[in-house]
Amino acid sequence: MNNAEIAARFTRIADILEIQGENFFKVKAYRNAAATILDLDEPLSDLDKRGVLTELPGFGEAIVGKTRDFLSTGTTALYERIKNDVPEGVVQMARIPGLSPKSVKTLTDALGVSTVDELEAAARAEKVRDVAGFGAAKEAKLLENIARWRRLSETLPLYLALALANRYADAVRAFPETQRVEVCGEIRRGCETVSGVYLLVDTPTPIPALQAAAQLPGVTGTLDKSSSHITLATEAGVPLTVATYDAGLRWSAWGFAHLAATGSAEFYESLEPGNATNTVSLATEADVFAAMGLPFIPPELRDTPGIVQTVRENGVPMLITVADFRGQLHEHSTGSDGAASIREMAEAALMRGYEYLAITDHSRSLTIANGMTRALLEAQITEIADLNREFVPRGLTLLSGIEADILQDGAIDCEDDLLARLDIVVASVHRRYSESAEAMTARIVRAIEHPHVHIIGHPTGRLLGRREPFAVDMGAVIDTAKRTGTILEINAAPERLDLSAENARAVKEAGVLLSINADAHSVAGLDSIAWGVTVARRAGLSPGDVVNTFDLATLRAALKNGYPIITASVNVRSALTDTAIT
DNA sequence: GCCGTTTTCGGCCCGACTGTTTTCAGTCG
Repeated sequence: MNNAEIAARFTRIADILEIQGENFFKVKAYRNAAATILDLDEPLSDLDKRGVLTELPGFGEAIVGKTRDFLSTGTTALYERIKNDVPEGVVQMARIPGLSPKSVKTLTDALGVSTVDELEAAARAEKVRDVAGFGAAKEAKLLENIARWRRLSETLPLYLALALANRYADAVRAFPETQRVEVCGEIRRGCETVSGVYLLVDTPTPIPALQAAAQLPGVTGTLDKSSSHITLATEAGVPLTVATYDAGLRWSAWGFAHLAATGSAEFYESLEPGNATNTVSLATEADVFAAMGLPFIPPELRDTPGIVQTVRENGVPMLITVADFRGQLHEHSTGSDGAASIREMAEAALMRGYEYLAITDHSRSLTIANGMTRALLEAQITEIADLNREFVPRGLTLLSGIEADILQDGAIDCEDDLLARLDIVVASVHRRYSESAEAMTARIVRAIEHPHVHIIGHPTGRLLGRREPFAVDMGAVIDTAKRTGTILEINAAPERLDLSAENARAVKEAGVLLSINADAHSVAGLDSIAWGVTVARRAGLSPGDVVNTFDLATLRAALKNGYPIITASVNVRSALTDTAIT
């Protein structure tokens, strides 16, 4: 068995044990093992030969033993014993929001259902309400949650889809005679959620390659096939398409194949690529664009309506890159729920070439996340001032900040006199997500209007694949941000990507500044910034639209200073765009 | 399950809030 197959087995074991009510930490141990394996870049069999299996984190006696069982025999006693105890449909039920493994066990035992479809039918037949611990209201909620789960499961968050695609791409690269494999489709375009993985393969033997693809681990069936492609159902829930490139047959060159496989279909058609078909040597996408008299259009822009016409008239907009960043403005430390000290975060920021880093730990009412009391925040302000005596000469300025909760009434969870002493105030919603659009809009608008709030963090609260954005009138949010000179965030944590590209584009078009932040809870978390940059590029953002590209003096000027500012932010922005920021 | 010891078992998942099931499971970062 290879790494991915063994990881899948450990995940399956965890799923079954969890529904059987096994100890939380035991379940977690199997999940951790699976995650560790998926992160490896060396086969477990090699690690075993080198005798270093026990050095992997979370690999104790039991998990090492089972790993060796899988390597030598393809299974292990525990798996054989429990594999038929819990049907796959029941495992899926436990992924429905609001349905814990315990509730799943109660419902399946009482109703005899073993798939989500059967559970849904039972709820519609008003049978769930008779189960002990449930009622009519909970039954209605269950139906809502099943519908929500269906919507959320149709796609994978980009970061998970990319990891999946890379695993499959590696497997296809190992096929005999494979010349080249590229991840295309929605992933290459940087879509925040992905409905299918698309691999383009250059091989002189397409038929055997497609047959081999159908045998890859995690593949559960064939949805569609032809002589040049196969679309497969996978355990991940989204289909995998493997398309073979066959020079001289369907496409005249790799450049075309790459372009068509990347899509979108609408974009590809709007290019009218037929006009360039007879041109020789279209080895790259850039060659194809050039043959049509166009500059290279980055994949992230290929879902933008009318982009071909826009590019013909105005050229390709200068899109922001990770290299443009001079700092980050929403990060955590051990001051609340981060894993790294402020000093460690500062060193990491220096290593990434940053000029500034804001520490924004949670505010007092978020006790779950170890939110800071007044005394602790005051101590942190002093600590940062002390650290700056060391770090400013080394080129990094630490900014004192807070991620303050936006309370239910829109008030900010920190005293004004403290907020006034901070360089950066991020305000975010962390509680009571299910309010009406009117209430949530009023709540956030009030927070934006707060004179000391600089940035609204993760403005819609979505968690990709898990929680939909809360109801809020984004137009009112943007209008208020414009009026008050408040910055809106693209939270780059890969499970958030909030604002979305669509919302971020609307923010830019309104002339409101954005900030992209990793919301890091560790040193490594800082690098999640790249996901946010992908979103920003899809939104067509340039460096001048994002305050993280400003030098420190310009940044300070862009933060609203006092209140009300009214339209000053717009003037600041145009001045910045015209001069220093490129 | 793993881990880290004051070496052989207890901590690890914190704890307030929410909704609605009337007594607690699910949720949040």
